[in-house]
Amino acid sequence: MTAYTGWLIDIYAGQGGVSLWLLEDGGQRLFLHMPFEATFYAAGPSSLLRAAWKRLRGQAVKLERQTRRDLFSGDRDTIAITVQDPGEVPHVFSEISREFPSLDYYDADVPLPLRFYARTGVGLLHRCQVECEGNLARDIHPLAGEQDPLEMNLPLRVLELSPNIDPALGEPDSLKIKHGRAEYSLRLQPQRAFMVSLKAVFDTYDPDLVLTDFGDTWLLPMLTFNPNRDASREVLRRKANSYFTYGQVLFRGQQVHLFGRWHIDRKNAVLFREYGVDGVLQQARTTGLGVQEMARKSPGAGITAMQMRTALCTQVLVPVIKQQAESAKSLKELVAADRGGMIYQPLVGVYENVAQIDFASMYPSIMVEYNISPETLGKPDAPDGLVPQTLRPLLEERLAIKRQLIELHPRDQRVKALKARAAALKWLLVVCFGYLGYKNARFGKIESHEAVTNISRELLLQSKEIAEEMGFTVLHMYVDCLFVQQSGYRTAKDFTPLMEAIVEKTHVAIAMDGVYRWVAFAPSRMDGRIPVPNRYFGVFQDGELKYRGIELRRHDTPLWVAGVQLAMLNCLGQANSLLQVKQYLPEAARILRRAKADLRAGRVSPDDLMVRQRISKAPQDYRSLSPTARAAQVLQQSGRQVSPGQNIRFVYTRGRPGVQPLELGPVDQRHLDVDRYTVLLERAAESVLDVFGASMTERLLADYIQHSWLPVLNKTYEFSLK
DNA sequence: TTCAACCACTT
DNA sequence: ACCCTTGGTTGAA
Repeated sequence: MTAYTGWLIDIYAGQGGVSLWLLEDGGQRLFLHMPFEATFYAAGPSSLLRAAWKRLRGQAVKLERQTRRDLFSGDRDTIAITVQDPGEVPHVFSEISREFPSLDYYDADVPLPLRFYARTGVGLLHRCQVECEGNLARDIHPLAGEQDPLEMNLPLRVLELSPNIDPALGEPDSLKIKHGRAEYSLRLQPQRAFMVSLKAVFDTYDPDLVLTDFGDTWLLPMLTFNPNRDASREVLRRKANSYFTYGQVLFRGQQVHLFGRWHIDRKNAVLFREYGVDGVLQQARTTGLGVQEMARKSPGAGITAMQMRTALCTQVLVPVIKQQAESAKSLKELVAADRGGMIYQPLVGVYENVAQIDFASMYPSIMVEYNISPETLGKPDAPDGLVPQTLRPLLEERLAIKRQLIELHPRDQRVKALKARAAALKWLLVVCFGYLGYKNARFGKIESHEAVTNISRELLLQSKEIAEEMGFTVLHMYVDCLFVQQSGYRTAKDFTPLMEAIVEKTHVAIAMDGVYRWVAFAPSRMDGRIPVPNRYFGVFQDGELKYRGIELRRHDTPLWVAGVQLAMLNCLGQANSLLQVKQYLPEAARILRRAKADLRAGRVSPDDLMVRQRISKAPQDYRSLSPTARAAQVLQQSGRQVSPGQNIRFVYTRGRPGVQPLELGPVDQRHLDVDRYTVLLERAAESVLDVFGASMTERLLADYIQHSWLPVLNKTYEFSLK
């Protein structure tokens, strides 16, 4: 018997058990096998259960009567169906559920790594010790307390592969390869030579992580060799699909998963830009889902996995489908209950020395602090519910990372990874709240969702009262933050007593986002007097800009428009006070004017004018043809596959059809719809400038007009000054 | 010119 | 496999 320590990097079903890959501390990549059974449950009327039992008897399963706990309905009599080969669970389950559809099934679709964790205490990306005989793992257990749980410094061998151009836009002719310090290109032609060379890279470098651009959709499907580390396996392919999440349709290209090593396609990974490899690894470990799964799934899937794991570890059954329906409510009750977060109407205008105070992870903190969980509703003395149990360690880990970040020097090498990991955890926290109210969540109930928003509004109102008692003016509140001001208060320190008072009252952690030198709450474009709660921008004392809701934040704004808007903001951001802003307004106007001249003179690259928008349906299903829908139709007519959820990239052109998809070749400068882009730019400029026109005092306005810069402004802006 | 339907995005 | 709303565009009256 030999004992090894290391990181568990892969688990999947193998013959009569599981296959494990251990990144062993001596540097070996150990391939181990371990016997491992999987159990799922069926419950329902005893006559049906007896029939199911009869049907299953004689198959290669173990059957047992067991009483087990359902989160909502309590103890249930079940048949426990145990399968020797965990890979067989889906088959056995689909067969029996087809024959007995009215039974309730539990634990049947729990991902294998979660079962493994519940049984052994060892999860993916955990440190562990394995006792082996040859490649047979006899025992595995976690290595706790041996090292800081915050550390996630796996000594991974990473192989990066990316084509020289986007395969959707043209035919790549070379592949850029990076591993360790080596960096070079391989020509794709002749194909045979290319495959031989690439295979040699896999063989000699033996990567743990293959990080690609377009690997799912382009590179891996065309390989003529097996890129797996477990050579007995074929790669796992998943078809492309469109799915609905975040209130929108998303498109995910086909996927290629590997065995024994990971493949992540940066271009086919959810939120990858947000937190990178470090974030994906963090989420994979925190949720217990595999790295390759987590990289391609939304945080919602991660939250589901975490809740499943909590359930498994606390002997609660995991229902296969959601069984909770939203209880019937009168319209009046519904209106009262489901009001979402607190939204306050700020006064349109610009303000100085304003502090923005945020509740840290407000909704999750409320869930934990007030024990909000679908099964604890209306039970004030209930023990910790499933959702708070799931969330508490998540909150704590994020807090620990945050604390470590504060201690580190900003240029410390570890900072980047820690920030990415904190961001990755934040996404899980955010989504967990949404999941409480999600109609298909296994452990959700809309009423618990509403309880959270009710409490959040209450907390904000309490904070407002406290602030006002202390002499502050509350300018704005939005879901989990408030903007406060008091004359003579201008440093973060000045607001400390207020923050302490709020924490004492609410028991929810808050953080100072910063004190603005000045901040502007922008008006609605439809009606200049009406504010939009989440349209604001300003500059903090340290010179950093913050902006929300304006064109810059939208991903369908052309780069050029966003760039000019940012330049204007940067310009205004140099002002230390509102009075100074007025000195910078002429320069901002000049930036706008120059940009428009650049456009007319053809000095703006069509690439920077590209609009990228997601379509939510197939091109032919549109009743009203938006520019994006038109571009999608053009693409489809040229024979390209266009699916709902896919991003469409195009530029506005003159005449019909008014758009040109990027995929259809380079854009002729002369065809660009200059007027349309001018309007887009003017609107973005207005977003930034209007608020100053609307809110400056009469005296300041008169002052502006006296200065001769006004004529350089465009018509729209002159108009808005009036 | 007005208005309703439609559509994508944000937090 | 996440809740909802708002701003902007289109196209018909």
